[in-house]
Amino acid sequence: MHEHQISPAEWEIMRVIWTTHPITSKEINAILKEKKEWKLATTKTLIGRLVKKGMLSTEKKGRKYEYRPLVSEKESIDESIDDLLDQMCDTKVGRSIETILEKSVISKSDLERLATLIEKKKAVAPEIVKCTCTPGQCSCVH
Amino acid sequence: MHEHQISPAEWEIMRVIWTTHPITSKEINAILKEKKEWKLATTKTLIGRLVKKGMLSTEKKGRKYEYRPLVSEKESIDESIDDLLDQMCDTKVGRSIETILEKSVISKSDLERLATLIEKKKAVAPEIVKCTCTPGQCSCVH
DNA sequence: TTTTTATGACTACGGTTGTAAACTATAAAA
DNA sequence: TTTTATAGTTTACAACCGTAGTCATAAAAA
Repeated sequence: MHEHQISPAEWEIMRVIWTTHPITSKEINAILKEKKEWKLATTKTLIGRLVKKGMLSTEKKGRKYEYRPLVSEKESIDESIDDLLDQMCDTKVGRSIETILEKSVISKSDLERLATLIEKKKAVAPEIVKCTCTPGQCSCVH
Repeated sequence: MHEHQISPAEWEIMRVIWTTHPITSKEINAILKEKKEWKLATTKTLIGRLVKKGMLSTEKKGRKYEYRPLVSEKESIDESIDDLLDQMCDTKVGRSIETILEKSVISKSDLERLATLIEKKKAVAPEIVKCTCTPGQCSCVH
């Protein structure tokens, strides 16, 4: 599991800060009002935990603090993706991508980039993906 | 968040049971010996929790119990994927798929199926994906 | 300067998770 | 039938999580 572990509730906070920074706790709470019925205290607790985890930097500005992200959104998303892929057999990844594709709306340009990438990968793709699971954790023949 | 919440440690157990069932706690533990240094008691605790969560069925067979999965692996993986996608802006999904593709080995046949699916999606794909985020949680212009 | 107020820090509390020892019931072996 | 090994259950406990009240302090207002 990754070190930079962000819980779902913390993730809500991070998304706000990734979008706008520097930002104060009050502003964060105001933005999240629409989505979560959190008391200001809750927002503060989550911010505090994120600071302790090294996800946010603080800078005192007069009476309030300004928060900034110390890890990028892309970085964090990629780690989530890694965690997801780690829990399934390598041979199932292709099928899973298909599932995602099916249930998502993807822009024309993204689809084009994906098509290009797939074309490129076809050249070196194996007939069968090698499974690296612990024997007994997938149905591949070892 | 989904009801069928499976923790990482529980996931290890489920993968064994999805692969082989019915199966006993001892057999599960033996299989996981290679990967996790769990005491038999740990395996039993996790099995117990999975039963309580309604993930496994039990059937007494002589002195031991046999476990069977009550949810399929695909179902569970799909829920994990949903949870992952739910925490990012819809406009970022394409890019994330690209990331997954880049870092994974995909078989020729899977790539082909993906290519076909992408071709099909291109026909109805929008120029720009509509963002449904809470304002302030992504950089899209609302 | 004193009072008000807003802000982060501390504390709390029930739930979940990872990890496991101790307990109990019971089938199988002696 | 008595013993024993084994299977599940109960209890444990620290860390993490969601949610939030309270407190101390410092800035702003009076």
